Amino acid sequence: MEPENKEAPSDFIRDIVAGDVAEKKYAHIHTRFPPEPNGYLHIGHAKSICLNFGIAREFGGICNLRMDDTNPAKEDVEYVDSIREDVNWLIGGWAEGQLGLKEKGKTPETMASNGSRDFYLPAVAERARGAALEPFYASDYFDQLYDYAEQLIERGRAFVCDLPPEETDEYRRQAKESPWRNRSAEENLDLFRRMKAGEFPDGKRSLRAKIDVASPNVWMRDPLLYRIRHAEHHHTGNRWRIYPMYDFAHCLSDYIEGITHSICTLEFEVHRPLYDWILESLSLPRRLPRQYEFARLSVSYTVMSKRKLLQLVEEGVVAGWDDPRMPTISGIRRRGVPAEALRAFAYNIGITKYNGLTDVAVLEHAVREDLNKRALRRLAVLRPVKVVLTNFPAGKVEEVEAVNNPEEPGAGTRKVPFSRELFIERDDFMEAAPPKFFRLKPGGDARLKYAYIIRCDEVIKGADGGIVELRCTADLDSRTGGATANRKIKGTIHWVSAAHAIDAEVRLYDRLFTEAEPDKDGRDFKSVLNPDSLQVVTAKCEPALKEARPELRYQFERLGYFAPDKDSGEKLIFNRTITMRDAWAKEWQKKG
RNA sequence: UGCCCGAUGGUGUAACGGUAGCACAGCAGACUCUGGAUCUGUUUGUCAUGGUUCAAAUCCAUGUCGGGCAGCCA
Repeated sequence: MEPENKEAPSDFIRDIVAGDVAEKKYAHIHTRFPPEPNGYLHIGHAKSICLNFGIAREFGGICNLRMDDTNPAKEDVEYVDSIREDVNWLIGGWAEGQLGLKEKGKTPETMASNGSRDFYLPAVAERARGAALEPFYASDYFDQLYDYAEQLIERGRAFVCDLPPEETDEYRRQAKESPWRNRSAEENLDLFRRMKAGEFPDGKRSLRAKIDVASPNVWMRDPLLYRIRHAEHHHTGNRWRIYPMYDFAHCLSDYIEGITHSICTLEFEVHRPLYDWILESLSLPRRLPRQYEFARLSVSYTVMSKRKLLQLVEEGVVAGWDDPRMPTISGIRRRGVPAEALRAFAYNIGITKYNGLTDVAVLEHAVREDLNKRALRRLAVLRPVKVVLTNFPAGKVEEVEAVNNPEEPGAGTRKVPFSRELFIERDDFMEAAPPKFFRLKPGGDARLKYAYIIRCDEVIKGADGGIVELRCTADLDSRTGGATANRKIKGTIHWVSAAHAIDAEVRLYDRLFTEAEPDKDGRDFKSVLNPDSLQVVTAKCEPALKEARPELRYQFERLGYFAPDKDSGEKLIFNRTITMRDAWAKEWQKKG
């Protein structure tokens, strides 16, 4: 049932790739995933990762991981590291073989292709033994990009512009040519070299493509190719005073790496003519990459922009980028969602050019479907109320047999201690119960999972009117396998032996926002934060949970799916990944 | 405002000129020692108006609505 075992997904981009394969247009299919290391990856990136690595996987190709790091002001190695970790996790056991990396420190080779000088940096095809590998970096191509820029100048396709930023904008808006547009190639070259040498301050000059200032597509109105930035770069240090713009760097980075299909999101659609123009203006000797665009992901009840996520982190609304409520890959992972489930989700939503809003229920379904199959069942009580079985001998301990996973008999069984004093869930008892309440109520029966049918005889209350304990009698013949075990009892509830229970901190997460579209119509997304997105309780757990392992997933029966938190140690900590579907809660809600 | 892109049930998608299908959500039922899972059934849809065609969700035109771009960000 792994999504990767279902028939390969189909969408308009895969159709294009399949067509190119049929025409034998390329020797190999080569995609890339090119995040800018200026923040943590989120579920939208997961969609892109699954698309790009999925295509590589389905067509026998490679997908390069590339840092699109051409803006020194915003980027940091912290983000580089997190991106590597998140990508490795998401493709782990699925598309590791497609991950394109390069030898550490390696930059493009100058070589001859079809008789012309060429720059090329191939991906390491197989995991080179012992060789240290790293992702690709656009900043590793700064020398080559600079070379290309000079070529453009020599061809009369680029010029150094002295207009300050505001005037550049104004000229472009008015479709006016820059007064510096017709400098000679010699002068442009001289000025560009001096820009590189650091002779001018930030913003003093820029390198611009000479295309068409009257173009209806503003990106063709002599766009900037290089800007001056006296700034330290996380990867190239202080080597550069000029940095290429996205449009110049991206298409050429794709070319240098031999990318065949450069897949990005819809907002770059209007950049495509520029992408092609730059590549076609350089008489490059190898086949050119092509850009294709798809709709970015939006999910209900969350926000996706890096700016907003950064704000949540910086203002302490959440505990960090990997807070389990965050839509970041690291947050989703910490929450306990398996990579397979996230991939299944990405598969389910499809790839189109329509900007829709995906219901978070689709994600939740993918998570439940996965966890239902893998999670080990355990008994835990989140909000305990004490039950005393008046006809069960004090001091007597029985062991009942509990199945670890009804979906997978091979997971076996375990023993759970049972005794006179138990904890049950507060929600599983009601004094004034409505007709369809199938759990414990005064004078009513309920089955204790794996153990006895009990009847509630008496409710003991404290001075404040709160319930202190429930005094019940057990049908001593009704234990699983016993004489009256098959009595029809509508409600089965979970429990923990009070004397044997171990405590665990359990973090109950809910959606971060109360509105499906937190930032709808320019609304301040922080005004619709869900105040109850995190509740922490101390749960009473069956002893087997003492050995909970971080890589395993657990179902606390009838409550939901839980995963040990990374901070869990001597003190047990669980994150609730997701609740069970709850038909009763829905019924109850309808009544108001 | 200009340019670009899009529009199929509540939501996300498929149908590539020939029976509008799938998933999620919803509803109803069966089963159940998890009100879970599983199983069965089921409500709801081609933005509008013209045109081409034997035949249009699909092609064309116009309109409407929605999204994107107009950073020396990516």
